[in-house]
Amino acid sequence: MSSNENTNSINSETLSSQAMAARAFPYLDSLNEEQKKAVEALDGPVLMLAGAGTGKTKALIARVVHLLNMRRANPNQILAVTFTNKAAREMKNRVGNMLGHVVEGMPWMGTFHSISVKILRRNAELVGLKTNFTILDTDDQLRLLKQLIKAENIDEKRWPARQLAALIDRWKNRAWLPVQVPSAETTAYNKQGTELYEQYQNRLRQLNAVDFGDLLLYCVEIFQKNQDVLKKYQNFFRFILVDEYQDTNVAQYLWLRLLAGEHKNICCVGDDDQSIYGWRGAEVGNILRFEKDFPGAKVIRLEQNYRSTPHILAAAAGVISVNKGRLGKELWTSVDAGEKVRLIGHWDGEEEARWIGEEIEAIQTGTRGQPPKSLESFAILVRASHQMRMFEDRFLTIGLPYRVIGGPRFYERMEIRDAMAYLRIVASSEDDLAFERIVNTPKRGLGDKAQQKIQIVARQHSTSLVEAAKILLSENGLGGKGAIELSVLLNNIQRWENLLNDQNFDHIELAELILDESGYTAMWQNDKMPDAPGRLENLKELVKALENFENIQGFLEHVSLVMENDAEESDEKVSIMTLHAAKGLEFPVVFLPGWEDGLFPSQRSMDESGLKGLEEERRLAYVGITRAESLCTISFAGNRRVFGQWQSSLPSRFIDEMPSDNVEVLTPPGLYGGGYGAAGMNSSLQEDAMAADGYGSPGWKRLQSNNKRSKAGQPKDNKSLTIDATASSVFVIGDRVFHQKFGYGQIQEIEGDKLQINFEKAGNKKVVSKFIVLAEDI
DNA sequence: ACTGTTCCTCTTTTT
DNA sequence: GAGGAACAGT
Repeated sequence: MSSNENTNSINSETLSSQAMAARAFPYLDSLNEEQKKAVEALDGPVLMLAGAGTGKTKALIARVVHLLNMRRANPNQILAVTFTNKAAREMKNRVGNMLGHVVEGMPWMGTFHSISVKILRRNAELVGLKTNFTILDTDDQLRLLKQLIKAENIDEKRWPARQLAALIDRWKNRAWLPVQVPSAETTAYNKQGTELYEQYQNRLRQLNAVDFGDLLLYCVEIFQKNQDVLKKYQNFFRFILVDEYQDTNVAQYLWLRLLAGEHKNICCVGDDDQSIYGWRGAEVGNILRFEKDFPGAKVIRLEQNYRSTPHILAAAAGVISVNKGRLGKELWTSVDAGEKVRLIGHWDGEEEARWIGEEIEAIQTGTRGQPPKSLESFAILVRASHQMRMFEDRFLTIGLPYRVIGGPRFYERMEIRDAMAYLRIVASSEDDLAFERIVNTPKRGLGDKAQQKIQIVARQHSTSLVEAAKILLSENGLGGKGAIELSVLLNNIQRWENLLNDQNFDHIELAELILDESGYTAMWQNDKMPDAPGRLENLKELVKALENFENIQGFLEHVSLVMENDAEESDEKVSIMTLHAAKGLEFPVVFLPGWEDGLFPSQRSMDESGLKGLEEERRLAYVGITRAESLCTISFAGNRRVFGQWQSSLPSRFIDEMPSDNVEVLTPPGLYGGGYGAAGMNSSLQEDAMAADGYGSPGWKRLQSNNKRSKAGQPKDNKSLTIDATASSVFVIGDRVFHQKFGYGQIQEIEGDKLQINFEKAGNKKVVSKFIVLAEDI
C-alpha cells in the first residue's frame, strides 16, 4: 500500500524531505490553476472567493497538507476554524487521507466554539470563572432569563423571555459586554434590556456557567485585556485558516483579527453570495471588507464549477444577479447543457408533496428513460422546517424511505435533557439549573412550595440549591413525605458523586445506576403514553454514547458543543432538510418546494430586515439552486395551511428572476381538462406555471374570492370560521361537481365536510368539500 | 401536589 | 395544530 511507503519515509527526516522533493506534491496535480494559486500562496493574508461547487474544500485541505509538507508549521501550530462540527470532522479526515496517515495532533482544527472553549478553560480566571465552568444550552438559558424577568416583575406576556434572549444574543454577537452596549440600544426590552443583560451575566458567573455567545465574547475580552495572553496565542498560531468566512459575526471577526495580528498568515475562504446567517449576527461586511482589514491581501477567485449543469448555473446566476453590492463572480462549467431547471405550480401543498413523491419514484425507477437513480441522489430543500411535515406524511403513506436532516435534535429531547441534568448534578453539585430540573422528576412530592423554600434558603446563605436543601432539612423546614424523599435524593447525589470520583468505577455503569436508582427509568417504564418506549430507547442510546468517552465530564462537554445527532445512516433514503442545512451539500436531483411570496422569501425576514432581509433570502435561493448537480425542480402551491388556516399566495418573486431560457415550465399530470387560460406568448414564467395548473380557472377564482370573503367578513374570530359546515351544506347527494385533481364526479355521501364522490375518471374518492365546486357554477 | 382543561402565541433559519 | 402558561378541580 502506498500509505505504508509514506509512513516509512516519514520516519527519517532526510529521507522524507528527499522523497517530498522527488514527488513534487501529487495533491497539487489534481487542482486547477486558481486552486493551485490559493494553495501555494502560503504567506500573508489570502481571501479565497469560492463560488458554489468550485472545490473550495479541496483547496483548503490541500493548503493544510501543503503547509505541513513544506514544513512551514507543526500540525499544532495551525489554527483551522469551521462553523460546524461536521465540517471540522470532514477536514480532519480528508487531511489525514491526503497525507496517507492519521493526523496526530491537529488540536486546533475545530469550530469557533470548540476552540474557544479550549482557550477559555485555560484562562477562565481572567473573566471570573473557574476552569470547570459549564456551558448552558438554550433551554437552560431561557429558564434562567425567565427567573430574572419574574424577579423584576415584568409582564412576561408583553415581554417574552425569548425576545430578551435574542437581544442578548445579538449583543454578544457584536462583542458587546453589558457596559459596552451603546446607549442607542438601551430602550430595548422595556428599557431594561441592558440591566437584565448585566444581571444575567452576573447570575451566570455565580453559577460558574457560560452560554454559547460567551465562549467567543470572553475570549475576545481576554485577548483585549491581557496583552501577554494574546501575544502567546498570536505567536503560537503561525497559520490561520477560516472556512465560510461570510458567516462570521463581529465577535468572531475580532477573535480572528486579534489572533492573526502577529503573523498575519490568515486565509479566509468564503462566498458572499452564500451568506445566509445574517439573522444570527453574521456580517457579510466582514468578507466585503477583507482587503481593507488585511492590507496587501491576495484575492483569489474560484469560478470553475464542478457540480452543476450550465442551465442550473445560469438560473442561479440570474437570481443572484439582482442583489446589489456583491464582490462578483461568474461561475462557469465545461459540462454540456443538460436539463433545464423545471418549474411547476400546484393547487395546494398536499398536491405538491404528492407530485414530488411520484416524481422521485419515477426518476428512481428510471421510468423516464434515464438510468435509475438511488434514493440517496434526491433531496428536498425547504425554507422553513414546518414544510417538512407534509412530505413526511406523504412519504409515509406511499412508503418512500426518507431521512430528515437537522430535525428535532437528539440532545434536545426532554428525556435526554433530564438524564443529562442528573449527570450534571452529580458532576457538579453547584449546577442549580440541573438540580431544578430533576428535584421533582420523577415526582417526589416536592412541588412549587417545597422548591420555593429551597430557593429562599439558598438566597439567604448564598449557596447552591443542593447545599440549601441540606440546610433546610437539618432545620426541619420541610415536613412529611417531601422531607424523606428529598433526603433520599440528596444522599443519592452524594453517593453518586463519590462513585464518579472513584477511578475504578466504570462511568457507563454509573450512568445506568444513576438513571435506575433515581427512579427516572422506572418513571418511563410505568408511563402508558405511546411515546414512552421510544424515550426509553433514547435513554439507552444516551448511555451507549458514553462509550466513546473516558468519563462523564468529557461526555457532558462534548454534548454541550455538539448538539447534532450524527447518526450516519447508510440506508438508501431521500433527504429532507432546510435550505440552511443544505449549504455545503450537493445532490444529483434537488426539489425546491414552497416558492411562494411570504414563505420564500419569508415575510418575516422582509419585515424585520427590509431589503437586507430580501437579499439574504435571495442568497438562500441561490444556495438552493446550486445544490443541484443535474436536475433542479422548483415548485409552488397556490394554497397552503398556515397555523391551521387556509391561505392563498402568489408565486415567489425569485421565480421571475430566472432567465426563461433556462427554465422549463411543466404541466402537472392528472389535471383533467387541463390547460386553462392558455399560456400567452410573452407571459412570465409565473403565469405559465399558473396556467399550467389551472390557475385562473373558475374553481381557482372561486376559491380566491371565498378566501377573501372569509377573511374580510370574519377577521379574527376563529370559532365562527366553521366554513366547513356551511360549505358542505351547499352540496346535496347526487350533485354533479368538479375537483381540480380528479375532474368531474357525482356526490355519493356527505359526512360533515368530507364528501364521498364518484369521479368519472378517477373513481371513488373521499374529498374535503373545500376543493369541490358545483359543476353548474363553472 | 398533581392533573386536566382552556387559551394563548407561535414558525424561519442554529453554533 | 402544538406546546406552554394560567387556571380550576381533585
